[in-house]
Amino acid sequence: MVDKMIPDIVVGRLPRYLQALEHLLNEGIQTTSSQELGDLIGISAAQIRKDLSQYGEFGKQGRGYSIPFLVEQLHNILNVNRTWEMVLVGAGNLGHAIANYQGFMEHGFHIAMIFDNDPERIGTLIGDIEVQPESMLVDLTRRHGIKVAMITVPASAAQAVADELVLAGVLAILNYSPITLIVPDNVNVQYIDPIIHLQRMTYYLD
Amino acid sequence: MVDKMIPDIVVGRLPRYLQALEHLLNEGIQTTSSQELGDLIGISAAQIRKDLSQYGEFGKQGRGYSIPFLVEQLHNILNVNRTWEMVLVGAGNLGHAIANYQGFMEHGFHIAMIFDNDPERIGTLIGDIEVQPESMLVDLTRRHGIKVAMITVPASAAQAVADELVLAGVLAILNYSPITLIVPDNVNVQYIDPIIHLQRMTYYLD
DNA sequence: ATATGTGAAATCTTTCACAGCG
DNA sequence: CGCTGTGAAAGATTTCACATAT
Repeated sequence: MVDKMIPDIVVGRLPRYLQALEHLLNEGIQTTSSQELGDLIGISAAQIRKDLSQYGEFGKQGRGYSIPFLVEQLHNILNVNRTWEMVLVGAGNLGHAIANYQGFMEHGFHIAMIFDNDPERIGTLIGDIEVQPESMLVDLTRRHGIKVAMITVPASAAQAVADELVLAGVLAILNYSPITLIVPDNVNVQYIDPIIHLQRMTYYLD
Repeated sequence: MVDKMIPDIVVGRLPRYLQALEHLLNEGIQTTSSQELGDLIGISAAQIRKDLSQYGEFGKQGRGYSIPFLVEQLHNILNVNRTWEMVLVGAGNLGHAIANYQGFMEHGFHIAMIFDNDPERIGTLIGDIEVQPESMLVDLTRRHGIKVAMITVPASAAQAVADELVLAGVLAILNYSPITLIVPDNVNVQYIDPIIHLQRMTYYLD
């Protein structure tokens, strides 16, 4: 059932299903239906069933889905049944906030190293991690086999950082800086930019 | 040409066009083509032309687009040819980082007020803004006619905050907390959740 | 009685390809 | 000649609706 080229748009919804299912589980709920889950996240029941059916038959007719089982399956599908080591580049305000966010650990993402090129910041501690000079990024990242990175440097520095990350073998980049990064085809980039989201909403305001 | 129910998926690309165009303008470039712009952000030239043509004829055949003119048009379309006052709810680590981010001001978004319900934080200054008690959120937000809000409180508090914002007349919410918010149809919500993005990428890693 | 999984239909989105203008 | 704007075609995605299993 798997790997018959499942569209990325489907993949993009799976983490949202997982998030909602984990939320239900936290409330002690053990079973749900595509209808209930859909109401919770604003997606049609048919779409949820269709999406999940790409990967297997996880439900029981007449009864719905076992949440613990479905959560486990989604962990497997999304490759988050393990810990992912990450590097964080940029130890400014945003970098600090991200480094201190507990949610990463709770979901199996661990910040292993933090880099910056500001001498004032190098050597300082964020939590229990020492900020390292950016000159060591490529070497250390490659030596640790790290595949996931987050960029929180200013826009003017972001492409150079991305180039170094690619050189170091990183394959997934979460980019908080407000520019489009140019990377090879085998490297995945996701963007977080509040301005983009705000403008998408102001469009609909008088 | 406008308002023939243009799909939201088109609206969602407009801010990215604007971002790239402003970037070109910063480099002193005055003219571009759908091809060049598309190469820059990884979108086909045909799609860019089609998207823009929903709103008017902004280009010149044989010559391409005047960047200053197109930027101005996109500002009008996205309603960002003005300043939007915003409220920020949640003065923790992330709230601080966001409150200090210069990018908002540069794009016409201004944080007018910050709220929190932690007595330790109330009364403290973030930049030049004093953190106010959440009990005053509805009243102050409504009195100032503020329509845009950002939520950076823990997931457990986010829905209650959203309810208050709706009560206060807010119509656009940028939600940094990792839950789906339930709001009336006329209220727009956008989500920023790094875990969702990371899981979407780990899917593609071995 | 209830809710899944799924072909088929409907809808939406993107790409093609070219007339037409500068 | 180059590049836009745009109908038409192709392709992708979502919804429908129902056979099927508990």
